[in-house]
Amino acid sequence: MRVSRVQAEENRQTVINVASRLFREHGFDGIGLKDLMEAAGLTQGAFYKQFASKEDLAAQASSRALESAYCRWTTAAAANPEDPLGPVIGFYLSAGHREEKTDGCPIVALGSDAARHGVAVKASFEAGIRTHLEVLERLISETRGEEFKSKAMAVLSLMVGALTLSRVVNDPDLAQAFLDTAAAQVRNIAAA
Amino acid sequence: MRVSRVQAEENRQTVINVASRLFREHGFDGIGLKDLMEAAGLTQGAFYKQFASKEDLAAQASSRALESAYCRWTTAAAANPEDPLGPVIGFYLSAGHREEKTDGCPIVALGSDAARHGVAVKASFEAGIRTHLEVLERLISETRGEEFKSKAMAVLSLMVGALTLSRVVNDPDLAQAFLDTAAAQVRNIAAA
DNA sequence: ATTATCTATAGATCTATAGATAATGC
DNA sequence: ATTATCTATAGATCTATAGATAATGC
Repeated sequence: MRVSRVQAEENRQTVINVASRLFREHGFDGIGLKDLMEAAGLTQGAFYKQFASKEDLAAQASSRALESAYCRWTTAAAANPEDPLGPVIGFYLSAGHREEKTDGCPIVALGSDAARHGVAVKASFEAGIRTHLEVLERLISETRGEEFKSKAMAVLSLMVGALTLSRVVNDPDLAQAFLDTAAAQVRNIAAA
Repeated sequence: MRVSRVQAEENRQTVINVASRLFREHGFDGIGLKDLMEAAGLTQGAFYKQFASKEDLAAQASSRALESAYCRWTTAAAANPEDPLGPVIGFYLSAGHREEKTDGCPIVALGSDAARHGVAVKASFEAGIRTHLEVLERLISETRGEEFKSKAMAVLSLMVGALTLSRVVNDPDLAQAFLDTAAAQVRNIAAA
């Protein structure tokens, strides 16, 4: 039954990866440890040798989700050196991303939940949000002075809010309009 | 044990009001029917004579929360006829609102949760979001043409996103910066 | 007679722990 | 000898239902 330390660490990483997706899909309270562990190919009993509590996993899974989101942003930005902001807007404010409940932006998928959780979860979100802001600051950095920092914050707020709103309405036209107007405004803010 | 029809309807309204606050505080999955009913001064057994399911209450409580939020927006806007947008920005993007976990904006408090729920909950959100947009369209309607509709959507996205982001970080300075930059950008968008 | 609310409970699920098992690591 | 994972379970909680109670409404 026992596995090697290397294998054990690998299992732990699998649990974090699985949780980073299933928490986004169902919410922190919407999925239990039994289902999380089984999705990682283990049984519930193994959980507490790997994590201190469900809250502990929530914090680690949040970090993982935000790292993965950051990676996606930088990859998108690199796709077009002429206009790096373009592909970021392109994927983030898309109908496809709106439907991505499992792998989409964790701030949108778990923002309301994270606001109710403790410092550890919020620390994961804060760190991930800071890296997102750094990416945006680079993409907007044509603006001189300190102003690009506030622009990055406004752009991130706008994108997160628009995707959230597009997900909580039934009307697909209204959902699309939120994404489209946000895309246009992001360009306005970046170019101002 | 039985109460009059008038009293029964009053009790039902109390449950909806209580749920609209406690769902925002704890999330749809974060509070049970027993606690909800007890907070309304009843016992759990009375629930299913009033509602078809917890999901049914979630939809009705969402409507109630969004109506109450709409009311707050219009009241704020009426406070300053010279600059109706001012007081709306003032309360929505404030540190006080950031800390209001029970009575604050339901889109921010329950947006992530609502995105995972069914058409009934989303219909409640959609209706409430449309009324919010109508308020904003009036406040921005100095702009002629159809453009004020997209501006209203961008402004709502920006405000919702900024409040969400300000709630999921630990650093109070970063939280405040999200609110402040959003306020400035809202004015830019409205004045453009 | 009807019915709003109550008490009680079914059956499922939740987080967390205890002790057994079997393989690793020294 | 240590320990990663397993099976099993404690104790609490969840949604939903059943049947009793007592007041309303006809």
